[in-house]
Amino acid sequence: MDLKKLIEENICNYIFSNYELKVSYIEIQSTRKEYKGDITVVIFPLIKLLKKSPLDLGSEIGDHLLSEIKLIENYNVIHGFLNLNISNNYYIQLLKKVISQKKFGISEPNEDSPLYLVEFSSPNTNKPLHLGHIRNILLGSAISNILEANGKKVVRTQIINDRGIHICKSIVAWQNFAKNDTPDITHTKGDHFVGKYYVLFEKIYREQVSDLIKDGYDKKYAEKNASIFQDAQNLLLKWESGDKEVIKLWKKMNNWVYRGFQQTYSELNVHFDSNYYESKTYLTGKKVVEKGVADKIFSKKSDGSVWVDLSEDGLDEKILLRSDGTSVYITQDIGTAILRYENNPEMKGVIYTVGSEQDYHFRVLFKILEKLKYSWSHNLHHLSYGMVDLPSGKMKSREGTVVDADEIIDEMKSRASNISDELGKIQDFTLNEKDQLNKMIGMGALKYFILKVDSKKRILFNPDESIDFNGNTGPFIQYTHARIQSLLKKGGELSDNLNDSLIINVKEKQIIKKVLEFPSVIKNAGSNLSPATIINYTYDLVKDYNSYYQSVSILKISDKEMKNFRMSLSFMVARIIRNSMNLVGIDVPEKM
RNA sequence: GGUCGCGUAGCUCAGCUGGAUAGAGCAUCUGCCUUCUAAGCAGACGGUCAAAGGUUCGAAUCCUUUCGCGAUCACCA
Repeated sequence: MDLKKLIEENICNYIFSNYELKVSYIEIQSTRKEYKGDITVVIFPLIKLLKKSPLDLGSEIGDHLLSEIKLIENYNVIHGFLNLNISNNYYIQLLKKVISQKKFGISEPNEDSPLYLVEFSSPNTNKPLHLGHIRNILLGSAISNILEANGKKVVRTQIINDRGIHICKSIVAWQNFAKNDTPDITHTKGDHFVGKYYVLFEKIYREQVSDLIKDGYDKKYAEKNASIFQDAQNLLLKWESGDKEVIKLWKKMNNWVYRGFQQTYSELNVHFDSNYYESKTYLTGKKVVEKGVADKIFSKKSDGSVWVDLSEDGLDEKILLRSDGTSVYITQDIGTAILRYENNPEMKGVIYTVGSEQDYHFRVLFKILEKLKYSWSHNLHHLSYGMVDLPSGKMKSREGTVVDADEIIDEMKSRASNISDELGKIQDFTLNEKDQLNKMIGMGALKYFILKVDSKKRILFNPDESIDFNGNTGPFIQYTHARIQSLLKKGGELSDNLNDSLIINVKEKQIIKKVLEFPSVIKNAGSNLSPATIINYTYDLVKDYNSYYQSVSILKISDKEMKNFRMSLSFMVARIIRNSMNLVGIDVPEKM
């Protein structure tokens, strides 16, 4: 069925029977817009083998294909490129077929599908989410959807860093200065409430340190002995020893934070299937490491610390257990990975959505798990993404130079609302409908802005220059979808009986060809873990379609069959917009 | 210093496993709302793809070196 394969086989056979030469691969691609033709055979590689001129060989193969494959109508040769013209009705037939498949290009997981875990978000519980988290969450969530569209079962998971000195800092500040306040009383979102006390802690801590330095102590001493810092450390010790009061307090504050996070997640329209809490997993890696020592995978030094030597793999030596026997960060990650495997025995792999500053950490982690010989250890991916930078540099939560997630979400929504009001197209909407739509558009702009950039690259976000709603943006895609919906509404029923002998124009053919690429785009995005691929493809399609839409009348045309064809084509474009945008987490409206 | 990543138009970014004259958006300028939604369309302007060398029919893409930016290299997480 695949025309390109058919052509390739044909050429290979031809060369074999005429020149007794075995060629296994012929470069075949879609013809560029500027040239006449649909499919291009690159014959440069052959001219050397066969010692012929590009033009001669091109015509020779062209003539042969013309006689062998009926769908080819004519050809031309430019330089070493053989451009084949494929008949219109071939494309119309394919369109007809594709329209009948509701889930064109998208496969759904079934019982036997392999299971993957996707970890993303993974917040700390002492402060609210910021723009960097948004990038993480959008990426992880989009990848989950894309994997599902590639026929994989996915468990969306996060590890919540709910324990440690940073949480104790928030608690201490709250205890000392605002014990009677709660998020409810102050009408503050829980994560912001707790975050406020983290910032307060840092402020007072800095003051105390500089006071001590003024009194003549050196910096190191001051940092360790500031009284508020000692309070936090004492609290951590109490927490570790299981002090009931402290645990109760800790739970209370964390629950405030979780409620806040949940609100943000639901604004972003993402969800998780399972949560792991560091307070429960931070001790888990130890046993495995000790077993690894027994199996001589790891080694114990004389002071009792345990190390793994990865120098053969181009990495360094890495500590796994401290000399006092406690675990370090990577030990916990080993433990968590194994715990997840125990909870999901059919697990085939894990995708970790974590910033690129941890590239090295994950190379080490994966190598260690490989050494421990887990079946899934060869399917571990670090979905590594670049930071979101501000023009002033890095975002630093301690210094308050962050773009708050909730703030930017609100801002996007209200800007969408302002623009909607200005344009005045949705005056017949109810208040509730307007809200929904503005949320859709604002979030669409934000998600598109972040996901269209290749995940490896850093994103520069300038808070002064707001995210655009014109041009290559989410709203542009949404707008096209809405317009097609209105067109379909006005045009009446589509007939599913497409006439494939219609004479269609170049743009129409172009759009059909692009539509047909959709399944391979989804596949590609799945294997490269790249939502950006899908966005860029959709943008191209929409661009082509818009240009077509303005140049051709679709409803006001007397030829019924042509009208039906044009509407069907529009229908298909809208469906692809919807499907691909949904994969990256962007909703599309029926009207805007 | 070692390792990894990035460098494409004034700005923000595409460019698939090497293919034809390197593409979009923003910004600037010119047209198009009595015609299916102007969050749009058509066009102009804008490039030594960081630099140099190499591989070959052919390089933004692959290799080497150099430069610039960033990350990382803790008994931190």
